[in-house]
Amino acid sequence: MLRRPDQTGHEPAATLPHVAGRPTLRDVAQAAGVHAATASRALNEATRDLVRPETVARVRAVAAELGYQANPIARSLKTSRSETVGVLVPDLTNPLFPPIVRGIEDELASAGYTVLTANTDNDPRRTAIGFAAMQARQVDGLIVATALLDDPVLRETAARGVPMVLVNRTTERLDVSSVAGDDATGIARTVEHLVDLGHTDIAHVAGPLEVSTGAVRERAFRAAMRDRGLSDSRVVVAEGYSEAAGRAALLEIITTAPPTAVIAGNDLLALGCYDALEESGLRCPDDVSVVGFNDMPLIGRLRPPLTSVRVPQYELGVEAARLLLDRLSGRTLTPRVVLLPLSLVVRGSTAPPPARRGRAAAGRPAVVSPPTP
Amino acid sequence: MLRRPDQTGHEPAATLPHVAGRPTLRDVAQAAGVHAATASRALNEATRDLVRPETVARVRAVAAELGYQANPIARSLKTSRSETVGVLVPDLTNPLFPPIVRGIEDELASAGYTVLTANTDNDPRRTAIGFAAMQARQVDGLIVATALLDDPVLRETAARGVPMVLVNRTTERLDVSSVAGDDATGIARTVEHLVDLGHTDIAHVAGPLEVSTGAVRERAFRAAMRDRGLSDSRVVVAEGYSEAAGRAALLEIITTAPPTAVIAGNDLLALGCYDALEESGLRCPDDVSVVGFNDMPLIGRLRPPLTSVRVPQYELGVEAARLLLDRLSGRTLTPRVVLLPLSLVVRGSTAPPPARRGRAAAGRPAVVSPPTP
DNA sequence: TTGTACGCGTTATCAA
DNA sequence: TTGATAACGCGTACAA
Repeated sequence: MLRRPDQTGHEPAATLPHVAGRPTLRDVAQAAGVHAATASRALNEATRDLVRPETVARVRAVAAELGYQANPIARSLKTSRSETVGVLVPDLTNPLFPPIVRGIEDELASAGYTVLTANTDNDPRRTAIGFAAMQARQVDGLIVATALLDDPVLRETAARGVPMVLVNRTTERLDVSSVAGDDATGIARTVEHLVDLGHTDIAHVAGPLEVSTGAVRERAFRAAMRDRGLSDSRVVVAEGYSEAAGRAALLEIITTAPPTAVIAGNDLLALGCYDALEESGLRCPDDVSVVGFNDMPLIGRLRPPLTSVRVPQYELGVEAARLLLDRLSGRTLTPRVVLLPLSLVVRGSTAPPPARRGRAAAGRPAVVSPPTP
Repeated sequence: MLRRPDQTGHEPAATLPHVAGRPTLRDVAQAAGVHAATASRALNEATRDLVRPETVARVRAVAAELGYQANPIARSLKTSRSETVGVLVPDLTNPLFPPIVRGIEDELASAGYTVLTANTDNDPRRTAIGFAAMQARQVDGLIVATALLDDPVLRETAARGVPMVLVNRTTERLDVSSVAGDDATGIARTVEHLVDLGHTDIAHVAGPLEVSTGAVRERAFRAAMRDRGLSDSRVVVAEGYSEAAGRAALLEIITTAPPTAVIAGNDLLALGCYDALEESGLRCPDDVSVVGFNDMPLIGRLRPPLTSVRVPQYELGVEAARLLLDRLSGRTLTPRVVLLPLSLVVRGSTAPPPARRGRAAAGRPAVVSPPTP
């Protein structure tokens, strides 16, 4: 706990509070010639109108002079609220999450809440530990980016009545608020883009189907392909959202025959696809087009620059925080599901398929402006 | 605060604790037929040997059955320790910091501490707010990644006796522990690498000189150049650690005449250099070699892959956390300065200078294995 | 409008 | 070895 060994600046008030530590409510009250209870009321926004204006002014002046800051711990003990929110992410080191967390922190900070984070590494044991740690810390609510489609820990926590918002990933059969990207539309637009370029033989390297992003995107891919009368059978599910998994998955697809385009479940998988293509002596986009998902930082500087579905990560975080704040303030009680619009950012990794390139695009990657949202 | 509306699982103990909420120490004590003080002693590692072994066992059994978890808020109020550490970073969204934060969190978590983070955006006002927020939250200590060389806020906080460790950036004239990379050696090795390739006209796009990383690397650059009898005059200081600033700085250098190699203060500045070169019709590494600093994720997949100085970010965080833990436990009282070794990762952005390339490397980027640490 | 009294859940001090 | 009691700093019925 931070201590102040001595008062700095300002001539100390007539009565020196305590001996050395930071001033307490009683110190303020005493210096203002008023009872602690009155000082408390004067300092608290919600109760300040119970106090005569001049008293309020005096108390506040004294508090400012003494540099008084309410002890949040004592307050929490009294109010049973910690003004603290827990955030669970798989891995802060994954570029997808920092912007989300930042959005959450910025939004919650403006409401006076502080954020505790825990990394779960997609490990059930670590996840359980993380939830328990948050509970032990008495967080007022939870923002969860680690949800599985079928998630017992989540269900149990929700059943306990813990205010909770899911972000990025959602879950099934659970009446809880969530904020995610409109993945289905994002995938549909991607398929559309590739078809417009002339592709018909399109494969999908899907993310793990235990998480909503993997499952939703896979389903959307199949639907979009069928809608256009194309085969939706070239799908391989990757072991996880990693470059290695993406590489392995695409290699498996290539074994049969290389498609002319691949839609990856996310950008890391797409990077793995780059590796697989290089190993197979195939070039992107000349032989095979590749599309990612999330539009991670730097992804536009790769070789070739990756076409990807842009997810507004920061806004995802902000919106999740808002939903939680609404819930914590008691304004909203019924869960809401928010889908944020995505946009396709077309870069150099997508081009017409080889068969067409002779007449259509003459070897130059097609540059298409992103569809308006 | 998390509540349990009802007891799940387990047949409840004979006496139902409270009405519904989570069990308190008194509940455990009562159920174990013992006084609350005794229960407290039995449950606390440090004091359990003051209690008869059988009593300890009984209390612990009851606690486990009831699912008792000590209320950290009440404990903090009593002990004046929050088991919480504040981490101040410029911007979590900058790829440099997530690994550091993760390292800190992992190390502190294993000691039972929780981390609060705040982003300062290198803005003095936000920084002051961040420090104040941490103080208000009663953190037991601080890990600071936002230090300026001359940092009043830092000095004031240190003077107040707050346990504190600096990470990545250090400060001047302040007796405080810090963990950083051995930047001077890193830069020296970079210069050596370029000179080995045949470069003599080497420029430096320095980071802001108000922060230690900028100043140290700039000084190291000048020293290394002079040591080799080369001119150390081609230095431009960038406005900040951003791509835009790097671009502007290199453009300024190019105005005179393009150097054959540029050492950037960090990877983002190096990316800006890529932009400046492209705009100027110069190719990397054919016309100008570029070296970055930090070895950010994905940087090896750029075009061309960026040669960079690898900084062990995660370890930086771990080490900083260790230093703070040592301080908090009272083991170490005298500040320590830790420098972690760096390594140069040579990739495709560095090659012999144009004049030499005719005879030496025939246009192919030179690939040099990294020096052994 | 302000003061009194109490309790939030825990640990520390003292006494038994 | 254990129990009684107080106190950490604050908020809030209730009384005045």
